[in-house]
Amino acid sequence: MDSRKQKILEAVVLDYIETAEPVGSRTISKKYNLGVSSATIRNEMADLEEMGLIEQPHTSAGRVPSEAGYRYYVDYLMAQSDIQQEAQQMISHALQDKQQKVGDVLRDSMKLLAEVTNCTTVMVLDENRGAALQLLQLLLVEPGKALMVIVMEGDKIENHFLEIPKSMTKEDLELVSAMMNQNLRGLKVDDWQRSMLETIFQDLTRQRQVVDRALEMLSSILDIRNKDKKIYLDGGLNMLSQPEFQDVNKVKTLLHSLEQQEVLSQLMEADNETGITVKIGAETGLDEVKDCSVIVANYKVKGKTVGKVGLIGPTRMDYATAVSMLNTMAQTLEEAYPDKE
Amino acid sequence: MDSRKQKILEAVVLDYIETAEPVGSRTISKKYNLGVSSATIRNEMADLEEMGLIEQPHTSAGRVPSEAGYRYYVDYLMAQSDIQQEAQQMISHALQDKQQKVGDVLRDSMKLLAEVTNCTTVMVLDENRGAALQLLQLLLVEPGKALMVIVMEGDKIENHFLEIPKSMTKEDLELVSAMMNQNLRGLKVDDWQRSMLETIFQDLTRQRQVVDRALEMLSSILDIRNKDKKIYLDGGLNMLSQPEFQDVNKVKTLLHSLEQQEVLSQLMEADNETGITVKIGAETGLDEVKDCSVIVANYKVKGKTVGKVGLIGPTRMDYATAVSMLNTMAQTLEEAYPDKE
DNA sequence: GTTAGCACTCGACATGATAGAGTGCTAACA
DNA sequence: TGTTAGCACTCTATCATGTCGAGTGCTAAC
Repeated sequence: MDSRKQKILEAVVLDYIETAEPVGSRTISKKYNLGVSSATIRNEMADLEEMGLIEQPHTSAGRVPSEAGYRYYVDYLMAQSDIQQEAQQMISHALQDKQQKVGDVLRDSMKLLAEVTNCTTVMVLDENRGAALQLLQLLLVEPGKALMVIVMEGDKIENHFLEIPKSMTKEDLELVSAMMNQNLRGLKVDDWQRSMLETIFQDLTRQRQVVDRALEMLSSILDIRNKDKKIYLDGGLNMLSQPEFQDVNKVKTLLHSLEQQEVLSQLMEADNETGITVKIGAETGLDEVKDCSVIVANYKVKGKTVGKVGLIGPTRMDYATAVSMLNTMAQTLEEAYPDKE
Repeated sequence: MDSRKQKILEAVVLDYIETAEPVGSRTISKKYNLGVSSATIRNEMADLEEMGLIEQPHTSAGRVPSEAGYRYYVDYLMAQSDIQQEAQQMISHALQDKQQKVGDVLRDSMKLLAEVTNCTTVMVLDENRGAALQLLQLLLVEPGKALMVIVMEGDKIENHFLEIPKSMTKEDLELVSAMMNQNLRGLKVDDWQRSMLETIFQDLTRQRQVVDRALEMLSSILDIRNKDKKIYLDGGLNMLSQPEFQDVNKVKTLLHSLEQQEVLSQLMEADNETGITVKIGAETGLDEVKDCSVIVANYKVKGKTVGKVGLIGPTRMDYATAVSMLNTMAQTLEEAYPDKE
């Protein structure tokens, strides 16, 4: 793969990203001054096609990058543009207003990202299974009914109602709460184990029933945690502006897919080690979104991945800008919120 | 307006709802046996057109109901079909599984409704401003940080973090909580008044600061409540199957509008007295959804409206079925959950 | 190795012809 | 007087046809 072929491939990709029209040899020779005539470019393009990097929608149309072509572009040609700076500025400006809630900032960032890239943004917050318990408290709401309040590190709150024996008093609950707090505070959810929990509380005979209920509740929280990642989506409609989504049926299928958590989860699967993962078309492994690409950035805190930010767009998306933006966004967030989820 | 004209108008509406194609005189005379020839029907249709109840997309096309036509149909002709029974069965069957959370049932019902009618369903839960406070508790999370847990009648829970002086102990918070509970429990949010609150707590000097924060928080809750209705949406993509929404731009505008709370709020505005409100096309007062109609049902508990369930579809929607379904749904919900929100 | 030139292919678009659905009007009928 | 059959007319949808232009591949010359 000589340097001229690379330049031509890059030209095809860039022009197609810009115009969404198949790009011909003449266009390239005129617009991107490679110093050779269109005929030469034609020859090279024939080679590129043979290599599977570009393809023709039909004879006598221009060329369009194949998925392999995008792949090559992303891996070897794409310049981490100076958009980076601009993005940096924009994002940190947007995040300036720090007095808002953490959740709101994340949402706003996603919205911003979606607007700028004209793609759909996804955020997956892995439940902090590694987070420690900060506070566990049982409150008497009315006779026979208690509320269990759980506060996790990172200010995550969960509430669950509990049925309890009517005879239980506020003081009983207080006792159980104190006991649980004493034993569980600072422990990570991952480290909870039913058997362990049970031994801890075996001498609380009078409050036996409450303890049982509470433990049941806690176990089910453990179960839910594993499945129930929090997924936020923004800009779901953005892609409708793209010329490749002018067909309503296509749109319907796509949007429908994006409403399904499993689909999003799979899309957002990414190697936790690398910073940014780009999946092009079929690489997503999902037929429903075969005309789309996904860019996923891990969002780390203290070196540990706690969530992911993703960008979903047409295969013909502006990878350079998207990657830049996403990178910047993840970094900025990490710097701004080193100790929050 | 003689009975034959009515029958013809009804035929036009029904046929157009079914086929989405302009309906001609011949079709009517063949399909709906009114005992007269197509020529007669033509004459009648000319009259109906003059009256503004039907219109022609262009010369030599069939007729299509105008908005006024739909209105007339809904007001005078529409039969509350026997779908009612079927719906009843279906809905109560779906709601059988009562052990789920209240919120889930509502969601499921909406999903069902959306599927069956192929429309978008909306649910607005007016915040229970009339609900009474059940429990208010301050919990010490860590030094300098407290969590305020509020439980309202109807099992609504709210959590808010509060910054407090580091010197505050668990016992201080317990004292404030007890005080607040004692004074506020059973009171309706509407009845809280800052001035009143302040006099109650004026002798808690040591905890002054916490009380202040808490009161601030409570006030802001009051403010939020007024604006922040909870709105749920389901089947947002359903309308894409309708032939009138084959144009992507139209779809984009529409879906975008439906993402905006204000739009939904306005759409769902309805006379609280009457059970069901039907707004056809321009009657919604919103240009963004001018090709849509909205049917809103009030959802009452103990005779008081606590929420609304709505159905958004194309003007050419099946009003009879929709109204039946919605009616049944609201009734079933009321019966099933007389004392929950 | 590069380029100019040329024949060829194919889609986009405009044009025109045709069929069919539906109307309005008129005259005849009960 | 209301109803109906018949007919001319209108308009759209559809298909075949022709033309244009963009783009290609190939060949021969540089």
